[in-house]
Amino acid sequence: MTLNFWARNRSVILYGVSLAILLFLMKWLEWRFIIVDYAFELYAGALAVIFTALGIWLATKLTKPKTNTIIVEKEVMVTNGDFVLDEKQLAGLGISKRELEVLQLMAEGLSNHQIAGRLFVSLNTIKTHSSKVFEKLEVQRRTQAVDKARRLNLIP
Amino acid sequence: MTLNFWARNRSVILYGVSLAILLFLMKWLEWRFIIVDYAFELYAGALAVIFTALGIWLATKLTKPKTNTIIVEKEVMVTNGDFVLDEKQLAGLGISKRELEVLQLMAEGLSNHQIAGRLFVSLNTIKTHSSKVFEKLEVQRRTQAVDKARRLNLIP
DNA sequence: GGTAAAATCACCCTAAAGTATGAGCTAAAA
DNA sequence: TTTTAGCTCATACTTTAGGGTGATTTTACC
Repeated sequence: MTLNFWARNRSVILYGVSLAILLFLMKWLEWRFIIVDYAFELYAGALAVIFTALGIWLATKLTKPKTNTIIVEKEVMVTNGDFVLDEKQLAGLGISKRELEVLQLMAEGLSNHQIAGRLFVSLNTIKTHSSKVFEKLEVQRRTQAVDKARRLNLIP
Repeated sequence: MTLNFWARNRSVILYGVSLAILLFLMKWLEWRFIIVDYAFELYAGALAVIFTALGIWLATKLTKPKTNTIIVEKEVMVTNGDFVLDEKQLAGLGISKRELEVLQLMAEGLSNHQIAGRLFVSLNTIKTHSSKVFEKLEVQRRTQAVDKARRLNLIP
């Protein structure tokens, strides 16, 4: 209870005590330098400085530190990396699931032989699918097919 | 310049001026109440309170509020149409101007024969350039070259 | 002028891609 | 049941691409 009272009024009590001590000191000094008249300005000056400092100290105790929150928006460039297959285009062209698989691997730079291995079928099968894809895309060679398919959002 | 001086030392100047004014007031009051001896304690008390308040005011002025900067990233979509050639990559790979031209047309789906016609050179020249490009890109076929070049931002 | 790099061209050979034709199997739709 | 679409595979042939070797000309730099 008493501890509570002290904890809560600590600053005020300290302020009062220090004020009392200072007044006592000044009274004492008054008796020592009573002959010197201009000493008053010195007292006043000292008093002003001391209590200003005390005020500053009190301020830091009584006031909560202000926090200025500044929100800065930073633009981050995001490329259209998220490829989305154009299903409608695919259906419209009549390209089958398997045909698309072949096209995708073709675009990755795989040879027909490599694609065959990847999809566990024969080279002939890949050639067949390629031809079908070329037909549907109305192109003559793989580079053309890849270029067009990319443009039509069939491959990334 | 003078404005700058004022702006920067505003608090200090105000403090000095108010101190001078208060000292003048006390001197004036000293002449009015010189007969009453205990008035000194009143001065001191008033002085203490006033300068404490002044100290508090100063503290609020001198202490800068903390700035908490929060950076919010805002995504901005960039259309993939804005292709920018990676000149450094190009130079690093040692791909010549002519070689790049061939690569670009290759990516558009043109056959070697067609590219030769486009650039007014022989088919052999195109084959030579192709081989050089493949070598520098460390690939074996045009689809691979195109795929890699795209990834390295050499072609759109 | 000398040198190196880039561009151009030729020829030979092989590999890969692309075309044409045909066939078989399975699942789904008519 | 029949038809259709999709997938798989084969064979024969043609075209294109790719690798190798070498040479000449042009261009840029010292």
